[in-house]
Amino acid sequence: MRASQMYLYTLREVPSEAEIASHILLLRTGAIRKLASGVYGFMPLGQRALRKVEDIVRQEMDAAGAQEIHMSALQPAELWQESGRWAAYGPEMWRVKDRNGREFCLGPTHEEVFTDIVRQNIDSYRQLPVNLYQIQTKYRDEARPRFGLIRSREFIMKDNYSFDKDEEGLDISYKNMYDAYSKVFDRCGLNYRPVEADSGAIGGSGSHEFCALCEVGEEEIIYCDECGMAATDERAEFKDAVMPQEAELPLEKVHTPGTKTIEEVCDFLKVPQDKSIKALLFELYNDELTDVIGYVAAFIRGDRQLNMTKLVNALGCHEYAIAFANEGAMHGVTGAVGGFTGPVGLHDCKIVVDSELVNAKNMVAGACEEDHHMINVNYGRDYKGDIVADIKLLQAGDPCPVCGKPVKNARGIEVGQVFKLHTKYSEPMHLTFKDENQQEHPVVMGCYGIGVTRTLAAIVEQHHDDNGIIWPMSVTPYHVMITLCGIKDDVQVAMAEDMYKKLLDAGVEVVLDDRDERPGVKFKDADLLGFPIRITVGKKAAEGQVEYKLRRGGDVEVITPAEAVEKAIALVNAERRG
RNA sequence: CGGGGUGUAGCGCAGUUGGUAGCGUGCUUGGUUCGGGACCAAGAGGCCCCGGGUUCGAAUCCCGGCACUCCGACCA
Repeated sequence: MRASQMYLYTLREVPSEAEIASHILLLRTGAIRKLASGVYGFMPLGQRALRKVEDIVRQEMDAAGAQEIHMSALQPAELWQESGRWAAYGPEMWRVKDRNGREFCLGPTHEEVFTDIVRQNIDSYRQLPVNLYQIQTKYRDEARPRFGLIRSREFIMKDNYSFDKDEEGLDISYKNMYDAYSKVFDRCGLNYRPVEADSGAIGGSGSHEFCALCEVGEEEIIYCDECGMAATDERAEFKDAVMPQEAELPLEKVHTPGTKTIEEVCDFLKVPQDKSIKALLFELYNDELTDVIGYVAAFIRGDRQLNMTKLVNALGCHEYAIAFANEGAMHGVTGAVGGFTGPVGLHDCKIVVDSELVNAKNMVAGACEEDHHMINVNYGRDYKGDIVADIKLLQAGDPCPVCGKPVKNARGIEVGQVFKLHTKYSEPMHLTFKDENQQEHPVVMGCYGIGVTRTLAAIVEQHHDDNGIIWPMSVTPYHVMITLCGIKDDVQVAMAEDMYKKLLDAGVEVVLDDRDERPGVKFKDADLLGFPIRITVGKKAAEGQVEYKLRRGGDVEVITPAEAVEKAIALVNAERRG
């Protein structure tokens, strides 16, 4: 491609809307353009890079035995009503009506559609397993789109669904996809980590997220260098510490004026925060989210943080159905007092106690009375929980739940997730098969997603410097940039054109910068665009030489055009061989 | 959904006490340049987000929308 002919518009200045590197650079290189908040179009360079990521995904899915199909983004409401998610999905689902008033959604995901398609053909165990995938546009009306392609409202996702006759089959399919995902992200040049993830109400060890490690990531990861444990902060288990077994002292109410926070109470009473109990108050809503149907008080040790996901799982409620409480309203029903709520004396609400507190002796807790706390509070004797569960967040420095060594934390961008669905969709949607004995069983499903557009952003996020993008060879829009400095110098032109032709003939993707621009402009753009190989035709041309340089760094080599062509072809072919 | 911020030329921004708009960059033309975003000169380019109101007069003040954005909540 000749740069003079390209639909290529780079920006000198940083668009004010962009904050992070991938967003800034994708906009500045002209790879993407914004249409609306969280809605982007792909320009030629962006489209080419996107295609490369898709092709890697496609190759690895095919190699893993999945078959590609393509389903509509537009989905009838009936399917979602059947699975029960039409109501449950919430405001993130983009709902539309046709001219006759029939309801549809723009699919945020495709479990229902795939389940429906497969049930039309699958009757027998002989037809299983099946694994189907698509690379397709998804729609989620995010509350807050941000970071360009990382959290957008329209995005491209590879999603696939496995269908097996039993749990053993699912385990095999799951492992197969897990391995395929590792290959995909390896080939994309990402520094990533598979981590255990929350699998919500379905439970079990049924989900992993693939996180591209980087500071701007929205995912918090907890990991252990010692034993290899890695999980999202939502998922990470907390192995309760052994508490000192002291004798239970008599319960006592003390005056603690104006001490609303844990810090204030503990300072006032001169006790460490790990000897205090923190209360968190919530309202529970009905399915329509219109009315408060009850209250929840969650208690954790004063120095811990609540893990909302664990609390929701312990309660078995929908995440939308719980919210921080209006303390005034709650006080009338339960006796809770903001800043002074404790488990003793609380009534008419569900009490969830963190498992760690069961063996914690002589704790400080609110007295459910303004300006008062209780001391020497003990579980069993003074209060009990309706639910006792691990509801706290594992944080950096806490002991690893597997080996006990202090864990570390990191941030990442979730680029993929693998998930065991079991029979969550096959049962309500009647996707069944008959076994050898004519017995009917629900199909056992798994679902697997890769955020393709998000992966592209994550690659840029990990591969750039102050001057621009540094594309990995596997996904770069073009392999080589030939910078022709003097477009009116016959020697330079002939040399550049000859290399351009030879590289094209060898199947190398190359841009010849033949624009009528000063060399400085071309150098800046070459760095910004970030193709891996740079060949500069300039002042050394008279001596029959060009400059050969890799965008990622290293020395400039002054060599003949033939050598430069040879080196470029070798490097590109090395990448193609893997 | 709560709390901030911003909407002025393609992009980045200024615009004072209210008097019908400017800078940088990019674009066009001519000239001089030509290895890290050149210089000089001449141009083109505006529903000052939208709708009301106050005023002789509104980019500017007031009210109401909308959009974008940041922090948080939320995120199969």
